[in-house]
Amino acid sequence: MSLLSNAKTIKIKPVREIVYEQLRQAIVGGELEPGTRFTDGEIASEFNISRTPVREAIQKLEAEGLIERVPMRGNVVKGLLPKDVAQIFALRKALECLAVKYVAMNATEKELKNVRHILDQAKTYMTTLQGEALTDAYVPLVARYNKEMFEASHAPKIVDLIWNHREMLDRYRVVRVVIAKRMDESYRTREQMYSYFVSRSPEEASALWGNHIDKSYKIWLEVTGYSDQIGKHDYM
Amino acid sequence: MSLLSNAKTIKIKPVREIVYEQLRQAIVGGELEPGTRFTDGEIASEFNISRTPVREAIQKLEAEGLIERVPMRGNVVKGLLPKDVAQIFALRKALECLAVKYVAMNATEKELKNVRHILDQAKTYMTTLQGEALTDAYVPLVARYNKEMFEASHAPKIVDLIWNHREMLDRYRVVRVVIAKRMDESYRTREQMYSYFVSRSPEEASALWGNHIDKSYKIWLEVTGYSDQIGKHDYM
DNA sequence: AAGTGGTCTAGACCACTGT
DNA sequence: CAGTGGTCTAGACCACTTC
Repeated sequence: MSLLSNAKTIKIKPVREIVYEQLRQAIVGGELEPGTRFTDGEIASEFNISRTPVREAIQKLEAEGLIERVPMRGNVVKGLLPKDVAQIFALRKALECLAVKYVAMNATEKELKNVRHILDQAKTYMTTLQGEALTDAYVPLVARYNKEMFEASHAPKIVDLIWNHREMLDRYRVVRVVIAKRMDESYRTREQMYSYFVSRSPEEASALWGNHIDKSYKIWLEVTGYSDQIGKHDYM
Repeated sequence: MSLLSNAKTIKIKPVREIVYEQLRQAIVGGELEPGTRFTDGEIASEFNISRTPVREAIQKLEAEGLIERVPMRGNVVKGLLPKDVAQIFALRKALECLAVKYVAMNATEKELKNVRHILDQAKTYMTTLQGEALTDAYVPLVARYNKEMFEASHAPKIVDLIWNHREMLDRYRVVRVVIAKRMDESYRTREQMYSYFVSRSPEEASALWGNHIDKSYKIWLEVTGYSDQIGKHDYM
């Protein structure tokens, strides 16, 4: 009840959306570990709601591949094998390289200015802050940069796919580690990307971004120590 | 009622699935033209079922981007602008080029044999049939080839995305036209692809397939006459 | 045979529309 | 302030599992 009335004061947010977001957060945040089983009924009584909106939320999660509906056994949180992560990285590379080509060709002057502004702010941080404080300030800025950049592609379907697959990797919370390790390079890469956008050079932008993702993947391999569990043909 | 009992004799196919498939077919088949509006209730009484399964079907269609739920106006069949089609072609190129790299590296001997077998059959048709009869025999064979090929990538998530986006283009029923126009080239391309698979040459396979999709796109442009409505930056 | 999980129905309720 | 559309509830029912 408290949850329901809460939702209504915050304003018309369908219950299924709340359930969906909560469950999703629990899964990608690592609270619900892979293999965990639950039924529609359990969730329903946990939230004190009926099963219909829960079903709808769960169907959405299933469509996204976060859970699996096993006949007569309930819903199972799907895990990502190292091999899956490698393939998702490869997919991200394909999608994001395409998207940045669109950015180089389609971004408006206004959008480019936005990106420029974020870079300027990053530069300020780089010269005035250090250590943890710098990381804390820089990480969200990178998130903003990425968001603005991809949206400037004017290819919404592709951008949706990109966010979807980026979020799948959130489970491994490796983003922060990767950025912290290479903050300087991260900044220089994005400056260079910006200059390719300004000069309307799609191929160069794509190549640079592909390189960037290759490096992120390598760092992920190092950090997680999965190198030996992954075939050399899982990332392309 | 007749529909329900029918479904039950055919064996446990959830009603929402039936509704989903029927609606989807109606949309991609062109029966329901873009802009058509309908409500959950209408569909429910048309099928003589309650609204819950209809809602579930419609949510799935919405997630796929085939319809749009407009507040207080019902569900609207979304149309694809020429620009959207161009971007879907570009997306297909990115996804499929990645997938064929995986095929070249991951396909098992057995899978390669399957593909070989399909090619042999195609060759037979090419030498024994002509005109419409040849097209009728060849088109489904190409579909089988593609299916077997992509599945041999052992990258199920990527393959799902590919089918999803290929189906979006079914609305324009251009596949048959494209194939008929270039049956010979289509066959030779697939033979060449096969040889790259056998020699485990991912980059070559990817490049050839990319070229293949470029050509399909060009033919689509010609056939539909949309060339002038599409910016040169919508396909990359 | 009892129990659990999955699906569908019927209907209530509320928010927003248009007069 | 009636009407329509969208969402949720409660509960029935059936299929499959397990004992």
